[in-house]
Amino acid sequence: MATSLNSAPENEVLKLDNQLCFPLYAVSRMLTKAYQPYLLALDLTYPQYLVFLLLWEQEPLTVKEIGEKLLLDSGTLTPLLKRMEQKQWVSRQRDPHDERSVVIGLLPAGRALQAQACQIPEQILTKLNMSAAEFTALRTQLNQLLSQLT
Amino acid sequence: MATSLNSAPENEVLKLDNQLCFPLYAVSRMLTKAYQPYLLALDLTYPQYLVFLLLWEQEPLTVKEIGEKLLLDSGTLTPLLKRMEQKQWVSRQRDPHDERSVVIGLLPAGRALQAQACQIPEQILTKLNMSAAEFTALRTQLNQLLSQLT
DNA sequence: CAATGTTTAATTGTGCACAATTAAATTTTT
DNA sequence: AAAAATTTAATTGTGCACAATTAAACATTG
Repeated sequence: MATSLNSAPENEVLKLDNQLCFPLYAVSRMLTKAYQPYLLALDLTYPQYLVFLLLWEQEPLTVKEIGEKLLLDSGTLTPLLKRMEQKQWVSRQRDPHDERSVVIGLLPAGRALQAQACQIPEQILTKLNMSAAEFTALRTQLNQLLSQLT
Repeated sequence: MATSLNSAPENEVLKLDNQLCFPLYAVSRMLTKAYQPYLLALDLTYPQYLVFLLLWEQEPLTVKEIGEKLLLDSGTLTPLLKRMEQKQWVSRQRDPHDERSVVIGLLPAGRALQAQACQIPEQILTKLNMSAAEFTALRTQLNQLLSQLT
């Protein structure tokens, strides 16, 4: 079969290069991959790292609170947090005052990871090859877009 | 246990709000969700939609070519393309001139989806609430970042 | 030409994402 | 207080992502 090229102007809008969604999707995945070597050294996955960023800042947090901050639901978080519990990084227990809630706290091993993780952001920043101003501007734009989409 | 707040300046770099990776990750997922109602109407997933964007522009393509353009490997593409084949959207056959390659072509049902899909980009654009200039600028920035990360 | 190395998909196994459902605890309404 | 509605996690099932391995086809080298 001969190669067919379909470049009719009415289809311009469907070209991959004209989409915003694809670079977003691809950059997100490639950036996660850029974290991989550092996270692997800590035996962490990227979503687990995000949960730690929250807990290192404030703990304990309920599954609901983590879900609201990371925009993830219990279908994702419950098994993820169980794996983090198995590694003795976090505790999971029902809130005695509201048995519906599960409270996630840091265990010593999870708290100890922070010291090793705090080198990661600067090493990623190097890989990005962006100025601090560009970094902040892009982050602001994306946060605006995020609030538009949520 | 009392809530612990850890805001020591040496940990600022680990705060979720200071990361670029999180808004990228979250916007990517929320944007995919914004596509959901339109894709659901065509019985498509988002990665399948991306494959179609490529094939509508040019076909046939090998699995390798699709993987290079979307930055996906055969572990993702093989089962995805098999599902698309099952729905009679695409054909999958070994290249007779190089039996290592699998050539993906459009079938009539897959070609027909283009007409229904071409309304999607403008509807997404509305949801984004961005000017054309902002849209293009952000896309350019992300494409730059993508080439930096690949 | 035979041996070696490379390329290409497929396979296997793990961990997200997420829609949909379920079940228990709590809150609100009557 | 009893009934109804809401909230919260957990569960189930599907479909990516991706690392690592395998196997076949092809290319290169001696």
